Amino acid sequence: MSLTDKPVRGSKSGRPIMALLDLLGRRWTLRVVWELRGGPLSFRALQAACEGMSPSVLNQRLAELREALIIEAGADGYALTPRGRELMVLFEPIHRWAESWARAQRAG
Amino acid sequence: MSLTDKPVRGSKSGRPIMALLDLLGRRWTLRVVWELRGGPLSFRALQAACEGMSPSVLNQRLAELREALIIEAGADGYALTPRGRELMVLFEPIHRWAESWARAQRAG
DNA sequence: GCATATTGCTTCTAATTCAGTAGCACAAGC
DNA sequence: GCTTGTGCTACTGAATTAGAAGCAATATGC
Repeated sequence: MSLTDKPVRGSKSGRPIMALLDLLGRRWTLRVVWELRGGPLSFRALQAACEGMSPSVLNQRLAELREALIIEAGADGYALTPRGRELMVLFEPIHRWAESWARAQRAG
Repeated sequence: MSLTDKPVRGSKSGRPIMALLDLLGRRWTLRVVWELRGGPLSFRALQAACEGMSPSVLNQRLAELREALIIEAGADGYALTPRGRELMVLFEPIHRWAESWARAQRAG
């Protein structure tokens, strides 16, 4: 499987953001990338970090994210690429947003 | 259905970011919120904007996002809440990231 | 050398989720 | 009353995910 064989859903528009929203809008994808923000993790460590997600789906997500050049496989397991780290930096404000969002929900 | 009846996947940890990553990691969710960034849209307009996504799933996503206080239903259709708009502002850098990401993929 | 453990991953079936079509109930316009 | 548009539900089949089991390859201990 490659991105040319099986284009990311929504990428027909040619708008990169659509391809990205689609890629990240698959179950566990955001979570997997998030768990790698602290450093490389082995397949099984990653699976455990994601609260025991099934290995078949994990393997699928890893393949998709590697093709997207967001993560890569190295000697010490899977790690974010420089580009992937850039993306995770952009998620930090969202992390903070989520904190106040949770407070509002408890209040609401 | 409510967030207390059926907690967001991954929210067991009590970490808001997990609940958020899980909520947004459902098919079409990110896309729906993204399409609302320009202003309110009716149910059918939203469906069309999402390239004809099925009404059953759209309705489900709208319910989830309303419970999450990210969108709300008004006189002129569905719209982002102030909080939802805040979130979309945080996605703008990600939008820009996606542009250079797409260029890298075409080059790669 | 040989058993043991660990790792990355595959395979399979069942359950859940999503896609796609059809159409209902309601409201406004005419 | 009839048409048009809207939000939404109901249903069936297709795709995706969950969950368990286990295999091949590499490391580790003895």
